[in-house]
Amino acid sequence: MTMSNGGAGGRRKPPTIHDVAREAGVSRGTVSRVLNGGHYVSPAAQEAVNAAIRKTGYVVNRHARSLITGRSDSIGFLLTEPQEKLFEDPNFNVLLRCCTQALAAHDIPLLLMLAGTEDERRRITRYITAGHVDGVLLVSSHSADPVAEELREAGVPLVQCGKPMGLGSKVSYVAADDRDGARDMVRHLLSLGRRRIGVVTGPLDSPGGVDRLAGYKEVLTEAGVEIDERLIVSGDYSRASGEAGAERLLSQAPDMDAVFVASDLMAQGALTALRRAGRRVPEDVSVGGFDDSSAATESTPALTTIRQPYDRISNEMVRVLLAQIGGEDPAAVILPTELVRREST
Amino acid sequence: MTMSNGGAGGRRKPPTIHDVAREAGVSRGTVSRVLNGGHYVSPAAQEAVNAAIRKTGYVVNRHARSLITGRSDSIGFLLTEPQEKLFEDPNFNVLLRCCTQALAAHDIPLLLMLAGTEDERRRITRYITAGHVDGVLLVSSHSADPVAEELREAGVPLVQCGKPMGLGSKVSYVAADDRDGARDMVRHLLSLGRRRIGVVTGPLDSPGGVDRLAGYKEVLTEAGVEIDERLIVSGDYSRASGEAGAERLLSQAPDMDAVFVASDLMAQGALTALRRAGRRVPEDVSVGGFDDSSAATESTPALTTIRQPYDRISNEMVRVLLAQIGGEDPAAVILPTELVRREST
DNA sequence: ATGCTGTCTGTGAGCGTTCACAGTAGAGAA
DNA sequence: TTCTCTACTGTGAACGCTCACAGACAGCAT
Repeated sequence: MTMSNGGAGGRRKPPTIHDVAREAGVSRGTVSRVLNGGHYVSPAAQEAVNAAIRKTGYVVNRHARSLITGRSDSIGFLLTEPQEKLFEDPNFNVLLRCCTQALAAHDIPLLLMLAGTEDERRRITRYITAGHVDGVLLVSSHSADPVAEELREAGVPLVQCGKPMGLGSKVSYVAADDRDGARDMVRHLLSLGRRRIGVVTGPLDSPGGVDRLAGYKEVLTEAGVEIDERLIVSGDYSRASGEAGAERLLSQAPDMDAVFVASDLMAQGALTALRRAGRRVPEDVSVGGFDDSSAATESTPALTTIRQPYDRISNEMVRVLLAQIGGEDPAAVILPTELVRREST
Repeated sequence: MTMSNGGAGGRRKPPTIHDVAREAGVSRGTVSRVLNGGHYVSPAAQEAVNAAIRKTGYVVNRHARSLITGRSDSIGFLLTEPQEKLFEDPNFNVLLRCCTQALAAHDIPLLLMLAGTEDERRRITRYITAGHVDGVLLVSSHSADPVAEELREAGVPLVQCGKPMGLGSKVSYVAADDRDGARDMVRHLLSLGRRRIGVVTGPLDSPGGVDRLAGYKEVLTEAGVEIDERLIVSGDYSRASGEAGAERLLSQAPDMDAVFVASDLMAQGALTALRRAGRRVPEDVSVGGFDDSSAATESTPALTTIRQPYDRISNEMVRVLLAQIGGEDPAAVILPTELVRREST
């Protein structure tokens, strides 16, 4: 009994608010009011309009709406990483999925934007500042991203994933508690009786990398374990850098009995290096990761790691962004992490 | 009330076509003509308009344009897989990245749509048929997807990734040559002297799964090797099903000396099962994968596999979709694969 | 002169919505 | 009665663009 939306082939012209109004016996204005919250509309009209919408199969024309409201009712998901990252890092994928779903709950479409090259970056910045999206979810492990600054100056609502460098107060961000997560992991390694604990850090020009290292040092100091610079090397979150990092640690400090690797992907690389060096995990060396990405369960042995709550992070990012679009001030949200014990420790 | 334009920064009202026209000393119509290809515009006007555009920083308002053209100049990337797939399968990520870039080259934004649940599916179908995107790139390993059929009936331009089941002539698709790829791999295994070659197939309700199995059988028959049903088990492209499949093969045919696994992800699982069973790869059992996804290089040993040219696939999908939006008939494109030799054979 | 091309340009209309405003009806107060 | 207040409804603008159309002007033939 519902509308049979035309036969095969050819797209029929969709019904407008006018058709709905005629069908319901009311004016355009009333239909519009029903569509936008239904305040100051009589129950009878409300009912008639809803029935007419169902009958005609009406769906609002977002372009017409946007033209007058100035909003686009869509938001951009911007990745400023070089593109290989997207391939390699499972975290991005989870984040993307969760953000898409969080936005879908608000009926807001997500536009995927990849700014790998300088050209793309310009094109996208231009697109965004032209007002084609209402706000931007920004993912970039390079902190102090020039794009962030540029968008902020243009007055574009923006939420960053992960703590940004420098003038943090003016830009919104959502991040996991890196320092606390690192503390948990190192405490866990200590509790296993390990004392020669190495670390492969993240990039030290990013707050995330710095904080995880800080947590590591803090706990060791508290426990009265001497901090040995030969046990500290830095990576860039990539698998390859984890492998190289572990190799370096093994040569600098052959007596290492545990290693905290600041991302699961790097930890996978570290496992490879350790295996090649003939160290058994976890018997000879305990390995702790960070993220709880799919890499953690895929590797053998499965990684003990620090879980970043990506679902909550995504939801918060969307919540903060929408609030900011609604006129609220930028906000920072830090979410707790959780130790997940598996086979590698 | 909330007219105060978002707290701090403040977004300036962007210039319109009118401003450009005034600046250039021409009419709106002329500016519009320059914007849309520049036919029937004098070189002098052309120049003046372009200068005015640069000077004012004008960017076209897509909503206003869409309102009148009826096009949205955006396309949807629709994933109808259950969501875990997105996590696990690196192919999706590559495809998504490549499609985004291919569209960016045409200055067309990509809307990411995830239809995991029935509710989401309905919401998205409604959104699409309302004309909010001009066309859809569909990824679904379940062939005969009801969404595809629904969109096709609504007259929405659609290109599927991978060969669809059944009424294939009316829907566009782009796929790698599954059968030929499988043939190459099995020939390769035969050339290594293997004769007891097992296979873990993809889902056999999908053409991709069927074709890869067909290629396997074809080459064995040609080579005069008897086809043994105990050497054939089926999976669903997931890592877990690869592991289970390899286990089943080992118990049904312990003399197996090679296995063709219809996806790299499953091959990873198979490697795990083989290692657990004490078989050395490639010494005891050669393992061949399919896809050349990141899983192939990440596993140890690195997988010999059949490369699917995802960059070309993406480009073709976009090309065919845009052609279809432009009024051309649906088209099917099959692209050649390539054998990539690594450590597992 | 007149007509006919072809190239180029300006103008009004209108796409489908929302928004501001004006208007109506009924209830209650003076 | 009359006035005010509240709840609701209808109407004419816009929003920024493209499209169809008409007009202008040059070149070249009649």
